[in-house]
Amino acid sequence: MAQTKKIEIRQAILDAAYELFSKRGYSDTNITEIARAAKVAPANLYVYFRSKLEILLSIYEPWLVKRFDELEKSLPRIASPRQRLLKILSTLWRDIPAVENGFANNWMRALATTAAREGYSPRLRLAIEERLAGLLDGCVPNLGRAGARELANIVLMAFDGYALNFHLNGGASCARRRLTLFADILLNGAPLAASRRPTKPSRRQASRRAVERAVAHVTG
Amino acid sequence: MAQTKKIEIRQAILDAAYELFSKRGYSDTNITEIARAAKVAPANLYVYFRSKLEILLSIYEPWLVKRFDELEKSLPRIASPRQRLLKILSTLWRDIPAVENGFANNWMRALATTAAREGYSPRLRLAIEERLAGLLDGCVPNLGRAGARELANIVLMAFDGYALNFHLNGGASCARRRLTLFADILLNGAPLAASRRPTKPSRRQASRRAVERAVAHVTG
DNA sequence: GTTGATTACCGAATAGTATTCGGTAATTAA
DNA sequence: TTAATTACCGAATACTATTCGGTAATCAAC
Repeated sequence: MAQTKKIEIRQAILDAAYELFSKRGYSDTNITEIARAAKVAPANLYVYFRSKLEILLSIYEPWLVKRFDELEKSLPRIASPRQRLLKILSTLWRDIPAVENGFANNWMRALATTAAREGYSPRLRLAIEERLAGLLDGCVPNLGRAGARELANIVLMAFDGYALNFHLNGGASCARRRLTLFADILLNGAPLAASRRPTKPSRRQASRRAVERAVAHVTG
Repeated sequence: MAQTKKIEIRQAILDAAYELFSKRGYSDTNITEIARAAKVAPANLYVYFRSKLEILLSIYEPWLVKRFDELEKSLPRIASPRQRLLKILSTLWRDIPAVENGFANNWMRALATTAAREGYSPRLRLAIEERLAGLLDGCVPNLGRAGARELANIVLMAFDGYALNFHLNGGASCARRRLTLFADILLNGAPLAASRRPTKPSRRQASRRAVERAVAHVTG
């Protein structure tokens, strides 16, 4: 009974926006530029999306979910729980904040500036947190679902921090030794002796830990 | 040889800005409002400060440093390392993000929007990180200075996350049990059994841990 | 005091933004 | 073919941080 919205146009807008956001960043890209790149009039963007923020969200959400899918899929191939944990941490704190010229940063930007005034729901964040909790549960022993959820929240907050600060550090991401240190702390607690603990615990240490754990499990 | 800037005016600007930023937030406060509240012309703000961001920084920096001073001063009065660690974490992840109607959030906002284009230096962040490393070094055993520094970085990133998300969660701050869980993990590693570990470890557990540690120290 | 230079101070302009308005025309169902 | 709907667009709107040009307060030197 009337003209209908065209998916090609919607997609053209998203593609243009994605390219520009990646290259110049969210706040240095204006609606006119997106419209020009998508070959439509600026006003027409508002037929397809309610706001600039909604355009970003429409890009960011599937983008982030895809990153998580890839992470999730890669984990079963890693036998060692420690290596799995490292994979999770390095993906969240190192890879994702840095990839695509710090694309995740755009989301932090948008969140910070416009999210408060409505239109934003924590749905995406909560879903991601839930998934992350599942992944952590598979690496860090005896957390329990509730504990995994708490830890996931903390890890995600740090992720926001790394994404937010990506450009401020001149594109620096989380250092490798920081990741290994943290992973080992998560698994084993504070180091026994700073100067002695290698990045990867020796077999003797590891087995002693395992014995402790087993004994504790029985006696505890 | 000429008229000089007046500290009263500078202070009036800062006071006005502080009040407005706290009440309405950084991006919902405009220069005209600040000027009106400070009883000067908008253009005159630019005699005293280079930009709106610089006004915020001039408020935020001493504000944050003061919070850290208070935290630092309170720690020696706490005997238990675990309680000290909890104090640090709850201050950073719970109190500071929530205080003054989420004032720290303004800084995240400003960072996200304008910091990239120069004028920003990581000086403040690095200084804070250094201090935090010192505090953590006093709670978490055997970290070493370098390790403490890495951990401090992570904790600060999560702080940014909590501050950034403060308003999005409807003013929620980091839950108490999340703090205790994380503190215990930092000190002892992954829980022995999720359902059994109390928030505060029993004396028997604690002493067993202590023995383990002592033995490890000798044999390790 | 008086003078002369400096610069705080201000009203009005500027440049830039996301978003909306009003009209036109393409599309679709009948 | 018609009639209703609505995608689409050019031009306006409302809002912003920041700057411009002029005025006058202030201070040092004499």
